[in-house]
Amino acid sequence: MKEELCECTVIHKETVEKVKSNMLSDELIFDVAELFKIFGDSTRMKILCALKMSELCVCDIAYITNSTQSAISHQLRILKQSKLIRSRKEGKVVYYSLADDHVEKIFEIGCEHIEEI
Amino acid sequence: MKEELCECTVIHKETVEKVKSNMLSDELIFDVAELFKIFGDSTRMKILCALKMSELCVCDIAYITNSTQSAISHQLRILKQSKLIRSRKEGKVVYYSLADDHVEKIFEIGCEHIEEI
DNA sequence: TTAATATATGAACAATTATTCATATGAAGG
DNA sequence: CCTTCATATGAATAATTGTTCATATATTAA
Repeated sequence: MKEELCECTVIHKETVEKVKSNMLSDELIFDVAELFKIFGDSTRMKILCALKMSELCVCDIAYITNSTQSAISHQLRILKQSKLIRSRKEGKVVYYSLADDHVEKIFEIGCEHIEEI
Repeated sequence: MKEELCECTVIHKETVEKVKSNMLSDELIFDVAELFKIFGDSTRMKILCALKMSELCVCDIAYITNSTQSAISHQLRILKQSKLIRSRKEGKVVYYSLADDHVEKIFEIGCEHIEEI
């Protein structure tokens, strides 16, 4: 990220070296941050909240979330690319649903945290 | 969010009304999205990852995360405002640590999800 | 084939945000 | 008091991103 380090003295050498050597890889941290980024948008959270209850088509989701078909379609694409939802086509209609229980779990742990504050 | 609704026919009236009436409040969804937004940045995730192991001062964190003092200081402020970390001052040095177990839990569930994909 | 409907998508725009740079604050020691 | 060091912060910049608008694709029905 930076080639030049902070000019501060590293104050706690032992602790710092121990922590540094036990840090998760940049790749993993990046991927996890990207995952949470997906959850970090109200529109997408509304979509997930709705899909938690039922499989729904694009048009249903747009209505439920008070959003436009286009905006929802864009967000559904992002959610699908992130493998948080999956889709099923039936004629003209595309039905979306949550990809797995993990998604629900992350959603709920977020709610819990907010409610406990 | 929008005053004008999607022009699509709502295809599944019953399901849609049921889901709509059981949606979490916009406020809660907004707050949860804001929470995940905080986790949705690599620098902040690195900070949390480091603090998960030990209480650390700004300078330590900057070194561990290969970032600058200023960048870290800005991000620490955001994390603190979100009540994900807390601080303790000792002379010139400010020590930061995770605010509670929930933070750790959210962090870990994110990692689990990534590792399982 | 043509019209209608559900969904997808590209480009443009506006808004948000992370980092950098310069500088301010605040505490400790001389 | 003055200097040094750790941290904080304001402004500017660059990059990312969500929505909108217009339009394309694809499927069904007439």
